[in-house]
Amino acid sequence: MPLRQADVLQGALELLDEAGLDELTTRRLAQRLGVRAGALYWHYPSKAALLDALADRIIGEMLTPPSTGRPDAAPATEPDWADRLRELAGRARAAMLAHRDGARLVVSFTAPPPNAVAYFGSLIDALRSAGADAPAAHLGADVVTSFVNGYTLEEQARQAAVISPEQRDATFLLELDIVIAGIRARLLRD
Amino acid sequence: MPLRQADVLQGALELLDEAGLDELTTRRLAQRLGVRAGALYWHYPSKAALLDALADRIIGEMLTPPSTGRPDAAPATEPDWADRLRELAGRARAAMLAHRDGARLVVSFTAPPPNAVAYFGSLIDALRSAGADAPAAHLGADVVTSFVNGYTLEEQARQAAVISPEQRDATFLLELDIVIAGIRARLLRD
DNA sequence: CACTTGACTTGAACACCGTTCACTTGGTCA
DNA sequence: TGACCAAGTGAACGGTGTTCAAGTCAAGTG
Repeated sequence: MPLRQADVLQGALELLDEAGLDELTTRRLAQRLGVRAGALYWHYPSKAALLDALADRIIGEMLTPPSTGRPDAAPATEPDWADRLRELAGRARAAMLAHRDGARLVVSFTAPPPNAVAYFGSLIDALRSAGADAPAAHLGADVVTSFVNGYTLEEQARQAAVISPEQRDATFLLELDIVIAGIRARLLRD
Repeated sequence: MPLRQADVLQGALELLDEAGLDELTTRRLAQRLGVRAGALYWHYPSKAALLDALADRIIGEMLTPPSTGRPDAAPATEPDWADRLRELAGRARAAMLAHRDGARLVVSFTAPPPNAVAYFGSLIDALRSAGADAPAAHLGADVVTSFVNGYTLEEQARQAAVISPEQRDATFLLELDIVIAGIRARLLRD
């Protein structure tokens, strides 16, 4: 049974998690897949293209909320826009932190891949539902994205920090609330 | 006259500006300096150390305001904290944009180098001068840093955008004001 | 003056990298 | 059976960061 593109991507993700971005080489990936390095080029035109696909796959994890098991009925109350932003930002950070060098990889894609566009669209929707017009929603989504990317990149790079995960989560939420407060003040109250 | 560490750093900066981070190889840098690649290792223990120094040098450009020519007397009015934040954030973005792949390089250092610490301290000072206590000032400085890094990284990566530099500056200032409004609301008005 | 010292550089090698490509393999279908 | 074609091989190519014994050369010392 020959290799498929999805297998290559899956192997790359596992190798990333185990060894990190710097050790993710074509030869090592090929070895893990039981194949020679040249064979990878049948499935992807270049390593850069593979890394783009890998980044998009991680970004995909920001899109679907973690399944709660039961199909869950309609929520009692529609979550307000700030909670939706918190949810989306939290998922973005979680997806990046869930994979070694995830942030570095995600911020390094060359052209915005489909899932990135979809994620950005969710941010826009949340802000439009709060009454923001199109330019304002775009601005707000951009601020949130920039903050989350910058924050998580730094957080993941300095994992040597001795503070607990709970405290790091709390700090993130605190700083995110600053950004959200700014959006409320400058984009939604005019 | 032999090479000095400062010459290596200077040559690396010039090569970075001309060719970009990916073309900044030890052999190319050595050639520009009239030397063989091995000689670089007398001045820096590794390429990573050289890149760290290069990043710190770019961060250093965020510290000193652009000289206005005359020694300039004391300003008529002390700029308020928000203006100091705008100034510092603007200088950070400008320093990164002033060099090819500047943002990518700056966010990639391994341990925070001296100038990064100094820059962060300036942000803290600005917020403390506005009445924030130490934890709040740290939070605020972190939000600004994360936002500026994330924003500039993205901006520099997609230079294919067809919008004018003036409009990009305006967008940055607009989004920065959102962050500052959030700091005012959540850190200084409690 | 000859001689040593030490900063600095060379030249060659090492292991590894991403990528290419002529060639082989093995299964599918007519 | 034979043709086709997706998939993979093996070997090479040029390039990378890095190491290190050996060399160079100016400054300092006796």
